[in-house]
Amino acid sequence: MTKENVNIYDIAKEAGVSIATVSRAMNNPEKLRKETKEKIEKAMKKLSYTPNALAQSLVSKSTRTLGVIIANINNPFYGEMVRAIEDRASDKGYTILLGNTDNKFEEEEKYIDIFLKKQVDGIIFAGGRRISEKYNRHLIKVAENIPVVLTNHILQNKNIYCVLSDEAKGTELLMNYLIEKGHREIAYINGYADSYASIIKKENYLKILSKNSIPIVDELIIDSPSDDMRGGYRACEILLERGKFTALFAANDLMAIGAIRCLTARGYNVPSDIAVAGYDDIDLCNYVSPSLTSVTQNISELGSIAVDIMTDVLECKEAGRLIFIEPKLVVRQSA
Amino acid sequence: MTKENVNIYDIAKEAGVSIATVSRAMNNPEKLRKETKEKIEKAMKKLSYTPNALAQSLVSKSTRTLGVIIANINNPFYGEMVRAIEDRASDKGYTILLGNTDNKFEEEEKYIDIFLKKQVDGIIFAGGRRISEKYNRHLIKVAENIPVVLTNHILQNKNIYCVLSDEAKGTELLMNYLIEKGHREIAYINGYADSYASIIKKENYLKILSKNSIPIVDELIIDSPSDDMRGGYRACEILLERGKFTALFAANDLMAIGAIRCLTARGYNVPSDIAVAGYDDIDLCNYVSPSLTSVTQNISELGSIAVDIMTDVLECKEAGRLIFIEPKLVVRQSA
DNA sequence: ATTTCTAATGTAAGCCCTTTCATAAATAAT
DNA sequence: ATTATTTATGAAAGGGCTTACATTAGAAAT
Repeated sequence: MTKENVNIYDIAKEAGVSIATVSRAMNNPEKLRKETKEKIEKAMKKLSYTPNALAQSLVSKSTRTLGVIIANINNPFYGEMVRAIEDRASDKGYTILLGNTDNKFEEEEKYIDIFLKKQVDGIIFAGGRRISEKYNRHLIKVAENIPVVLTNHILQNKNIYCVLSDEAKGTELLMNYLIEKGHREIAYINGYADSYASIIKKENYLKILSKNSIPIVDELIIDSPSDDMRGGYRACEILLERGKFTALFAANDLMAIGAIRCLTARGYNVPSDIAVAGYDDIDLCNYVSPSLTSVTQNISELGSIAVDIMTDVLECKEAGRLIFIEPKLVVRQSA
Repeated sequence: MTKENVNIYDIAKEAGVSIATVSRAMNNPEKLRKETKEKIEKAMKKLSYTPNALAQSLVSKSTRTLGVIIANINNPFYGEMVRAIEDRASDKGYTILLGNTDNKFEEEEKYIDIFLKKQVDGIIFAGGRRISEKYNRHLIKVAENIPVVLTNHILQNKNIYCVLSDEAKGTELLMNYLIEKGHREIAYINGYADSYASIIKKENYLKILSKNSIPIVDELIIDSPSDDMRGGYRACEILLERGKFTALFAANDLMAIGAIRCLTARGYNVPSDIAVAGYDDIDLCNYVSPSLTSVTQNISELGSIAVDIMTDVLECKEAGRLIFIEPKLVVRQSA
């Protein structure tokens, strides 16, 4: 753009060697005589040479770039996840290409095409996805070309690998805790009804109630209009109109925080009037007031493992196709 | 990796034309006869061809990729910023390569090298930076090669463009508001002491106090150990030990939220005992309790404008070198 | 039908590297 | 010193694309 770029020929000329030798100086320095290597290094420094990764990748067939597709980076859950992914990837010499989809089909499709064009080595789909043929087709399409890693989602297929927290167990942990605390009217705010995470949680919410012979009250179960604070706030409003409850379980922390806000705005005390618990254990749980009881997904671990799997696959090492992470209950003030 | 890639030669063969014609079908379709175009499109579909962006970029000298360097994506301020950047970039056909530096010099250097190698078309340094020769050298180095856009930071130099909120004015707005409300003992939690944003804010905090003939109490001014909630919490603890105050101004929302948490934990009521205000107006301000009075930076606007400037420069259009955004006071419950 | 001009297509060079294979230089062995 | 062996370097092809220039086909003009 601004400066005419110096390339490998310029270095070769300056150092008085062939371009092959310059290339070796970068990739197999041990194959060169010390003095030639030094000549080349001096030339590189003098002309401030930066190798062109496009050309390198074109021949090496590897870009050391990973695509990351998420719903929305501006959501603490995904923020933590992407941060973890980026950190680990960077440690291993990979760079991250980012795409926000807002869970929109067309956006996802667009990013997949772009990433494939740009020859990423693999794509990580980070965070809950819809369960549908349509969405799965995306994953399978990508997996025909490059490895795919999913976090918080299951799809068994060639070239697709999954890491996820055991949400059935996590839900069980949390529900048992609430019930032990004496709650029998436990409302539930569900996330997107067709996401894997939501389905599992709802299933286990119902299961634990039954196990404890607690009647299931349909009015206390609601699908949130959106899986964020706003959605949680609104869902809670509706629940309050519908019936009475002493505890509230939201499928993610953001919705739980929204619900708390709704409750305090209406004069309820959390937890003495109504206990509230979330899920995911995002950082924010520690900083809202009251601090939020939640179940940890170990978001960072999930992210790092996703990268580890990806790089293992890329380096043709063994990699688990389906890895579960143990969830843990984190009791704070809200419940 | 998994599938042997089909290239432009395969398409040319399948369609019975030359590769130049295939290339034209993608880039200048209007130059082809309708039927040839159709033949080629059919071939592309049949073989499910994806052009190789590496090769394209190698010749076109443009990757349609922007590097974004930030401190930490897992921080709502940067999260919102990056989201805005990504959105606008995506609308304009650019993809984002992401790098978290945690404000570390070496990390920043590393990402700059990687981005330059990968031939990004430009780099956006999003969010406050340290003011120092050392850090500025980074920016200038990059700007020698490709355009640089800074948000919330000023550096006048060739090929460097800045967008920022007028923080002097924002601080004035806020301080005047607090003083009007009758506060005369206003504590101040500063961010990183050597960042542009911090310097301006502190300067204006002092200025407004003087203007209103309010004595400056050194004990009520503190540099936060870190510019997040934890830092704000800790800074507030120290302030409470040091002296009395009826209002607290933190240089960013996260620190303000940490401070509120510290105050409520110690039994103070916010705002009746101590009023608290932050800066930046991140989404979260609406969802903490009490909701946080702040000054909006219009983070999203900042991000979009950063991209607009970048693309204008890349397309050789006129672009402002220094753009200020008007801040606005957003009064909520905390002050 | 022949020539002229335009539009469509092809040929080949070039973008910047890596890597195989061949060659030259240095070292070891005789 | 001479040959065999190892090591360091160079020449050239190839990776997948774009584009300037050359060529051919088709339309318009005579």
